[in-house]
Amino acid sequence: MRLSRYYMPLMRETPAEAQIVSHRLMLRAGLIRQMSAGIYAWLPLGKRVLAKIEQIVREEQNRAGAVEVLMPTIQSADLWRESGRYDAYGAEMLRIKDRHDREMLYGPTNEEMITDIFRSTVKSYRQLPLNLYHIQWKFRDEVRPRFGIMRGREFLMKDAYSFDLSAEDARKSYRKMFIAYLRTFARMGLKSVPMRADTGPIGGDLSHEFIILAETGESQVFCHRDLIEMPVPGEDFDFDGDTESVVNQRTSLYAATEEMHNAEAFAALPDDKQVSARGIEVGHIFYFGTKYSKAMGAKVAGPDGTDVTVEMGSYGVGVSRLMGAIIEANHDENGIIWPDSVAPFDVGLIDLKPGDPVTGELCARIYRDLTQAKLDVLYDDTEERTGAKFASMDLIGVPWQIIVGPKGATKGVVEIKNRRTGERAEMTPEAAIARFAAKDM
RNA sequence: CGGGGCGUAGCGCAGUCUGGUAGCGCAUCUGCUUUGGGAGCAGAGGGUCGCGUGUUCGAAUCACGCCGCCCCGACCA
Repeated sequence: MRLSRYYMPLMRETPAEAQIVSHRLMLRAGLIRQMSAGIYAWLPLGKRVLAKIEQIVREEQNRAGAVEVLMPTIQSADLWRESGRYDAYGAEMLRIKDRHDREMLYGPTNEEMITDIFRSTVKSYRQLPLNLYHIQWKFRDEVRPRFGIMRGREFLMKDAYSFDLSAEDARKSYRKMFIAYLRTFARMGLKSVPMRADTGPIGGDLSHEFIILAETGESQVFCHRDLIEMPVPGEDFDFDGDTESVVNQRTSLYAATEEMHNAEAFAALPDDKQVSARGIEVGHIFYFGTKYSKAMGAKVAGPDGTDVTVEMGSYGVGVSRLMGAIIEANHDENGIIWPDSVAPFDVGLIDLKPGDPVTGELCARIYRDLTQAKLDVLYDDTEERTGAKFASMDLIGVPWQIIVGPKGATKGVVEIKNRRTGERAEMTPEAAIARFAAKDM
């Protein structure tokens, strides 16, 4: 992408409304624009990152055996009356009426809807286990939206719903999602820690929050140090095999949010293993049994021919919130530092002297070759001053920069810079192209 | 929902107390110079001062009402 033809409105000054670093950087780097309290438009750079995060979530859901669907944002109030949550949910639910005066709502979650789909289409235990998920916009009319996208009213969420014949099978489904989440967040360069959580209004007896440690986290968390560096299962992990040992390895160590914190148990850990930190919740999984299936009559025929009310769980990932969490965990005073896997572009190519045939031709060649190698390159061919170009590229956080200046170009070298470490190296254009084209970054 | 604050050019702000031609910096546009870390000079464009009603010869400024946004707390993916 040539920057001169792209749309990337940056801000040099920090908007007054933004308090936390991810919010400030998202506005300054032109990722989002606020349209209303807690409601944002996604600009091209933000849209690219959102799509990358979404795709990682999707791939890991699929890997764990979940099947993607897409449910509507607008739901009928009738469904929610069946579960009893229409009255229970409160003012966070955005209620609307259509032209026929029918009561509708903008979905804050989809347990009722997926249960309705399930009960009308799945009739036999032979079709279980089943885990359906979708990635869709939700709306919760928070009293006080804040922290930018981290706690907006409209947000993109992946929510999965598992259906099983027995409580034992449901726990197996729960463990698959537990492991899928470990992999999902790790692929985004985040260290997540599963913590025993309160089940809240969704109900149930088994629940974990997945927390990212960050200084600006919204809540206080406590955990065993070993959890932070614990390696996650690889791509070849067998989700139909032994999931218990992976989960047990983690759940056996102390980890709790403030609400669930047990100071005594925490104090019993060796001093050097006690981690008390701030955290951001990016995922939450629940096993809640028959809460909805019972209320809504979601039953299948069991092996003996009699109806069995299915056991359910639900599993959420805050897709849009993750972008804020990633920035909270990956930035410096100059701007964002994207992990490779979610970066809006792989490489930023800077022509320091646009209009100069030597740098121009060199940039054109590098751009063409890297693009052919399937890399996303942001090619700064604008007339900005060099200082402004460096500052912009640093701000938007592209992991690697290739800097083509007139002096180097005549000597036949370009400079590559690592955004995270600041390390620079001079090399021939061929070497630079080979290095990135091999994706050996 | 309780408490506090703010709405003036794209962004950051001054002006409001004490009513009298709407300002500053950055950004934008033009020209010249400059060119490896957010340049200099000269010039230009851009504002229903959140909205409404009232007071007044005259309202960004005073009064009343409304709307929007932010912060602290309670609440939450």
